[in-house]
This record gives sequence, structure tokens and C-alpha cells, in this order.
Amino acid sequence: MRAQPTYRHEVLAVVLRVRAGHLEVLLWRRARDPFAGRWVLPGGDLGPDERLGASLARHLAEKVDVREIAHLEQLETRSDPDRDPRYRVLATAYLGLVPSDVEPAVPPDTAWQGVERLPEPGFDHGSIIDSARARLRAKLSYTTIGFALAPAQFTIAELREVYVAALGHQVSATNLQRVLLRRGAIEQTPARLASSASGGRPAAVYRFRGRQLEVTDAFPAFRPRGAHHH
Amino acid sequence: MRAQPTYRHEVLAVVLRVRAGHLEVLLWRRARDPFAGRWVLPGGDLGPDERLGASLARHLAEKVDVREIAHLEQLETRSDPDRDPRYRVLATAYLGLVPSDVEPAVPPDTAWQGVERLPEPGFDHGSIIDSARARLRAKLSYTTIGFALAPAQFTIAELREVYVAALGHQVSATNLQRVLLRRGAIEQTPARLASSASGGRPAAVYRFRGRQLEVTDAFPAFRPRGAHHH
DNA sequence: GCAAAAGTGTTACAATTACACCCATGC
DNA sequence: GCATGGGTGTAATTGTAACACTTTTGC
Repeated sequence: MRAQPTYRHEVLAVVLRVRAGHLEVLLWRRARDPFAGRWVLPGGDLGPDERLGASLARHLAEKVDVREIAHLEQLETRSDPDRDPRYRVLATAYLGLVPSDVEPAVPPDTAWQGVERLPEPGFDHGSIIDSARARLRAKLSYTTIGFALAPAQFTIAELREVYVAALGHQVSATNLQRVLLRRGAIEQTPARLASSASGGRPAAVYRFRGRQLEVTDAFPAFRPRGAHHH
Repeated sequence: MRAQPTYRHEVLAVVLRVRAGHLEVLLWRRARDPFAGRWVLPGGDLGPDERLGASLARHLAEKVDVREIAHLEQLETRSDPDRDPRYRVLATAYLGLVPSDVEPAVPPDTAWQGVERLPEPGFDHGSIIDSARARLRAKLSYTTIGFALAPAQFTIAELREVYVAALGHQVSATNLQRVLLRRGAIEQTPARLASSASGGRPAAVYRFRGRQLEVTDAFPAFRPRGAHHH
């Protein structure tokens, strides 16, 4: 039996957050060729006896405080032999989400970049970011994944801003509140926010009821009534 | 710069079909240890300069006629260092679907096994099969993925049997027909089926309008009316 | 005619969107 | 008081489920 070929394997993180109404991705500026000066996803090589998720946490720890990542899930594995011009390396990408109320300190070569009008990233990282955005948009609709982007406490107006930025289309504050309340995803807290200098009714403060991803709207079609879970 | 570690990498296929009202998975009986005599997923090692998808097609070709696989998508990559007791090997799993009207010839060590009461497979393949079933169930609800399980032409009763087997719960033929017609997923053909010996109205024959996966029900919530795409 | 199987009409129901209106605050 | 922003009431709309009824066949 002849020896089997082996391959380098790297992990990449698409870490997203919403800031000032814009969806941003954590990128890192490459110092050397190939793609010197271009922005790329943080990550690094898989270590011996290391799982992919653990490896990602280890590499991300050099860039951000990993405890601030509220949700992490595997996206996909890229295998194009030419995806890195230097050598063959497989890459498994993850999607990570950071709440908008934490401000992770990042090293000088690292920055949050708005995903709209992003300068073309190096390697195949641009299309990986596209995959991550598509996954996020889909999951916002039928899971409680919003908890990972929203601050711990928020008004409906603030939450709306997060959803608008992540979904890329307008969302009505009224309907957002009612859908998430009916599904049991968020709840009102006793707190009230002071109204702004320009007046207006003080906003109620809400929070997500869980810090775990939950599927609230599975199998929308073909489901007999008895199978409901509300 | 020290040499980076490299890893074996294998591809695995969860190929599913519906037969006589049961969801079945294509499995292969291991001849040698570890897990001798246990059923495992077909697949094999990734080759040099080979993409994951191409590698999967190559390995599957030893088991089935690959042209009969109507849909193939990447599922996830497993990285537990102990998932194979012999050595460390990463595995990328794919989901494949075979229409119920093709009868692929399979080698003697390979068989279609009902996913209910499946004898515990070797390695971590049992949990990979679970992932594949979950993915299939979800996508049946909001995409046209049914085309990959259904025969080229079918009656609504036949299509219903496919959906019941894949979803694992009852589906009404009436509602299935209307939902898929309204979404433009299926269409009626001029053909009629002769009624059975026991009589009854002859069934109309339908077919899926496309052979590609299409998302028919994206973003169920938070979507303003203008954003519809029907 | 009668049983069987397929398909349609219709009603009921649930989820969501849209929008008018009311509420609570600062100035 | 009135502008401002937050929240609720409610109607309109859509999509789906349920089920009775009609259609079309074999015997």
C-alpha cells in the first residue's frame, strides 16, 4: 500500500459585526507577497492533534478577544489547488459574529472593514465573505442568531438598525418587534431608556432570551398543524 | 520558517434516495479492521491537484453511475483527531441525491440501507448521516430540491410518498400539489396515467420545471412586500 | 351503480405586513 | 402646546391546512 498524500490545511474566520448601521468584517493587511498590501481573512494553519474549531480560536486569539465572539459555525471547505499561488492548502472557513456593544482591541495590522465597497481581498477570501453574508442573511430569518450581533440590551430601534445592516434591506421596527416577541426570541426588561435631548417617548429595553442559536421557524411548508412547536 | 504539518484528507458521500416509501443511504461494508463488517459511507482519499468535488465523483464512480446523482452539495468537514483510530484524517462530507426512478447497479459489497433502524455505522459516519438528513429536510421546505429525489415524471401521489419518506412526517397530497404549483416548482404534463386495476380516476403526470436547485422561499420574515420575487 | 383514486372548491386559520393612531417625554 | 420618537390597535394580505365535494375511471 503506497503512502497517501497529505495536505496543508488552514482555517479562516469571517468575523462580522454591525457598527453604525454598517456590516463590517474583520480583516488583516498582508505584509508580504502574494497579495502584499491586500486585505485577507484572519486565520492560520491547522496544528497537529488540533480540531478545526480549536485551531480557529487559537489563531483568532492573536487578533481579538475570542470571548467576544458570540457565535461561531463552520461554513465550508475550499479545495481549489490554485487558491494559494505558493502551494496547495485546503481552507475551512467559519462564520463568527460579534455583538455591537463590545469593542475588541485589534492589532495595528488588523481592522474592521465595511462589507459594502470592500477593496478586493486577496486569495479567494472575497467569495468566502460572500458565502458568510449569505449564510447570515438566511439564518437571521428563521433562527435567533440576532443575539450574536445585537448588544446585550437594546431598544427596538437599535435592533432594527442591526437587522437592516445585516440583511441589506429595510425592516420595519414594528414588525420586527412583534415577530421576535411572538417567537419568544426577545423579551422586555423592566429598564427604560431616557429619551434623547430632542424629546420623544423613552424606549423600552429588550434582550434576547437565550444566548444559544435556536431555530424558531423550521420547515415552514408541508408541516401539518400538529407538528407545531409554538 | 519551520515546515508546516500536513494531513490526510478524505471525502465522504451521503447518497440518499427514496424507495418504496423509505429513505435509503448508500453504504459500503468494510472488509477489514477497524470496523470490519460495519457499514460505512463511500468515499476515499483526496488526490493531488484534485478538488474535493471531483475527488468525490471519482470515488463514487466505483460504486454507482455518477450521472445518476441529480444533486450534490458540500455538507461539512470533520476534524476530530481520533475519528479514525489508525491515523489522523480530515473528512469533508457531501450530500448526494438520486432520483427514485433510476436503479444504479451497485457492487456486491455496497447496498442501499433504510435510514430508520440503521445498524450503527463505523467511524463517525452515523452522525454525518444525521447531518445530511437534517440538511435535506430543511431544504425540501424552501427550495426545489425535491427534483433530485423525484422521478422525471410523477403523479402527485408518488411525489407525496417521496416527501413523506424524506421529511419523516405526513404530507397532504392536496397541499403539496398546490404549494409546489404556486411556487412554480412543478408543472403538469399533457400525459395521463392509466388508472390501476382497482379503478379510480387516472392521475395527471407532473414534472419539476428545473433540474437546478432554486430557493423558492428565501427570507420568510422581515421582508417588505416589494422585495418579493414570485 | 358503486367503489376507488385524483383533483378542485371552499373555508378556516395563522403569520405577517402596513398603517393609523395613541403614549410619554423635552422644550 | 407641540414636536419627537416609541409603541399598540387593527385592518389587509398572504400563505397554508383542512376537508367536503366533484371528476373519472374499472368492474
